[in-house]
Amino acid sequence: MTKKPYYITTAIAYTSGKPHIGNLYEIVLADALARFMRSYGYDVYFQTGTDEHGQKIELKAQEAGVTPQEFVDKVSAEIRRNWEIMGSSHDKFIRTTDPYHKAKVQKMFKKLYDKGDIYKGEYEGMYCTPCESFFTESQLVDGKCPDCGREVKYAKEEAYFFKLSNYQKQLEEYIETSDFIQPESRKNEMLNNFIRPGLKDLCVSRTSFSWGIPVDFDPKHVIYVWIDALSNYITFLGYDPDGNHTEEFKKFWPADIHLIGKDILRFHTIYWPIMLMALDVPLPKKVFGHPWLLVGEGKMSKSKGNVIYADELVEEFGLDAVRYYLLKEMPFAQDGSLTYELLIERINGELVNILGNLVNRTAAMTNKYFGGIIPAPTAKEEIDDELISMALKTPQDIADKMHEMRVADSMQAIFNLLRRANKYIDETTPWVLAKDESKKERLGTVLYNLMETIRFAGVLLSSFLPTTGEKMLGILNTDERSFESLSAFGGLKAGESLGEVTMLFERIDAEARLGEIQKKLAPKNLLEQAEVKEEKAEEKKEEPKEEAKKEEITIDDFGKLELRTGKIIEAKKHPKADKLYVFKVDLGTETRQIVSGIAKYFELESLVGQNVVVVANLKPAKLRGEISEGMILLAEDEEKDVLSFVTAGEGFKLGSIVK
RNA sequence: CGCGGGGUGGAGCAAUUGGCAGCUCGUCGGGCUCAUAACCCGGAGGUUGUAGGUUCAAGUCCUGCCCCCGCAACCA
Repeated sequence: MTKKPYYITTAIAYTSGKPHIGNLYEIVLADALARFMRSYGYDVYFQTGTDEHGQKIELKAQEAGVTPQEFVDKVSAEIRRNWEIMGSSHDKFIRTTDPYHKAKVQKMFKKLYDKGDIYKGEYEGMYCTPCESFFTESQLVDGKCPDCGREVKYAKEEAYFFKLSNYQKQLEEYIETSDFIQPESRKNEMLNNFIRPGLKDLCVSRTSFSWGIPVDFDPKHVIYVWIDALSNYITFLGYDPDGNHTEEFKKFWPADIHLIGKDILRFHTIYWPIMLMALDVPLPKKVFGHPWLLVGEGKMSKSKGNVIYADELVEEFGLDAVRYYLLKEMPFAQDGSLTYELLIERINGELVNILGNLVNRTAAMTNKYFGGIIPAPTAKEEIDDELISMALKTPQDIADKMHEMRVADSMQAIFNLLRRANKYIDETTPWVLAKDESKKERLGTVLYNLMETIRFAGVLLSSFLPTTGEKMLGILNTDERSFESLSAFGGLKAGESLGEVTMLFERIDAEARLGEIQKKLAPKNLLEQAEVKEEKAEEKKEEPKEEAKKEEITIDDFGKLELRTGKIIEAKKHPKADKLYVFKVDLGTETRQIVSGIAKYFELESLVGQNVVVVANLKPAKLRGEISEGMILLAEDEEKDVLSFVTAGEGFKLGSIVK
C-alpha cells in the first residue's frame, strides 16, 4: 500500500530582518507536526522559505547600501540558519526570488488577466509627489501628506485589479460549510468583517517601486507581494498554469494544512482561495492560524521589550528545552508568553524531574541489579496492567490530538505516561525486591516494564524533541523506533545491554542563571525592538513606518524647535477616538488645544493642573476631527510600559522657553 | 450601538452534544531512599466576573451590566 500524502506549509518569512523567537514558534510547530505525520505513516512534504520582494526590502537594502538581491540573500540565509538551529526537518526551503517561481507567477498573472479576473484600471486617490505615495482621504492629516506634511493632489495611476467579488459567494459557502479556517473562532471574524460586507477589488500591482516580479506584458508594473508570496505554495510544487503539472503537484496538492500566524489569516482565507478558484485549482484543506508567542511578563509588553532570538536561547538552554517550551506552553488558541523564569521552571520541573530522573533511576537500577543487561519480563503481576494499558493507548491518543493540532495536549499525554511510570516505581519498590534473591525475576519484570514504557515515550517524543527521543532510545539500545512498534507492549529485546547512560537534561540553578542572563542580554535589545512589528502583514503593503534610529542633527536643527512650559487646564476624552485625550494647555500668553494619545496611561481627572513641556511651533494637525496645536513631551519606559511627563517643575513661569 | 475573543481555587490552563468543577505549579502534612535534594501519597484552597432568566439539572443556554484582550481606527 502506498502511503497517503500529507502536504504542510509554514508561511514564508519576510526577509526584512533576523527572525525572533516568535517566528520560530511557527517553524517548530510545523516541524513537530511534520515529524509526527511521517512517523504516523504519511508521505509528508513540508515546505517553508522566505518571501523576498516588496518596497520595504528595497528601502532596507538602500539604507544598507546594497542591492535588494544582496540584501535578501543575506537575510534569507540567516533565516534558513535559524530554521536549522530549531531543528526543522523541512523538505524544501524556497525563495520567492527564485527565477522558476517568478516565471510561474508571471504566467499565473497573465492567465488571470486573460480570463478577465484581473483587469487594468486606475488607482485614484490623493497623491504626494515627493513621497510617491497614494493616500485615502482618511489617511490625510489636515489635508496634507501624513508622511511629509506637504500638499497632495488628486491623481490617477493605472494599476491592475483583481475582481474578488466574482468569487465571493463561492468563498463564503466554502468557509461556512467546511472546517477550512482553524481555529473555528476565527471563522466568524473573517466572514463578518471582510467577506459578508462585500469584497472590494484588490489592487494587485504597483508602480512606485521595482523590487518585485514585473508584469511581463506591462513591465512598469510589479506584481503585488501577496500574490507573489501566496503562490509559493503551488509554484514550487510544480503547478503549471498551462496544465502541465509535475507529478509532485498532482500528488501533494491540495495542501493538508497551511500553518500561519493568526494575523495573516485574512490573506490566506480570502485572497488565496479566490486566486485558486480563479485559476481553477482545488483549495487547501485547512488553514490554521496559530496564536502568537509573546515575550515578557504581562500581556501589555508584547511588541515592546525584549526580543529574544533563537540562537541565543538555544545556546543558553539547549534546543530541546526550547522546543519543549514552545510546544508545551503555547495554548491552543490563545497567545502564550515566554519568560526565562517560566522556561527554567519547565526545564527543572518536567524535563529534569519527571523525564530525566525517570530514565536515570531506571537505568541506574538496571546497571546495578542486572549489570546493564535488559532483563526478561517473566514475572508479570496484576499491578503492571495499569501502566501497560496506559502505554498502549497513548500512541493513538496522541495521533488523534495531532490531527486536531492539539500539540500541547500531545506533550501532556506523554508526560502523563512518564508520571505514571514514576508512580509505578513507588508501587513496586524495586529496591526492596533487590534485597530478596527469590524476587529476582519480579525485579527484572518491573525494570523491563519501565524500560519498555520509556521506549514508548522515546518513540513518541522523537517527533517533538528529536534529540531527546534519540538519546532515550540510545540508552535503551533499541532499534524498535517506529510508531507501529508501539502497537504491542514488549518490543524491547531482553538480553541486550543498555547503551551509555547520559543525562538527558541538567538541572538549572534558577537564581544564578537568571542573574547571568540579565547581565548578558539586558543591555542590548532596545534598538532591535523595531524588528518585532516588521513581520506584520499590513506593513508590507503600506508605506513602511520608519522606526529606525534617528539620524544625527545639528544645533541649528534643534534651534528650529520651540519648546515651552505649560500647564494643562482642561482635559477631556476625544469624542471619536479611544486612545486620545484632548487638552487645553495654558502657555502663559495663550491657550492651545493639544490632542495626545495617552489615554491608556493616565486617568483623565489626574491630568488637570499637570505641568508640561510643549513643542509650541509644531504644525497644527487634525486628529480624528480635533485640532491639535502642539505636542506634549513625555518620557517612556518601554519595559514597564509607563509614561512620565517632562516638566520644568511647579511654579515655573508658564510659557518659558525650554532649551 | 464597527467586528471578534475572554473573565474558572494564589499563578497558568481544562471541562465533546447542559449531567458529581478537573490538570500542572505553588502551599501544608506524610511516605520512600533506586534516582538529577529527585519520586510517591494525602490535605487545604472555587457560591466558575456580576444581576436575573430557562431547566429535574447551568462553568456550559438566554438577557442586562462590569472588566480585560485582539482586529479595525488611532497614537502631534
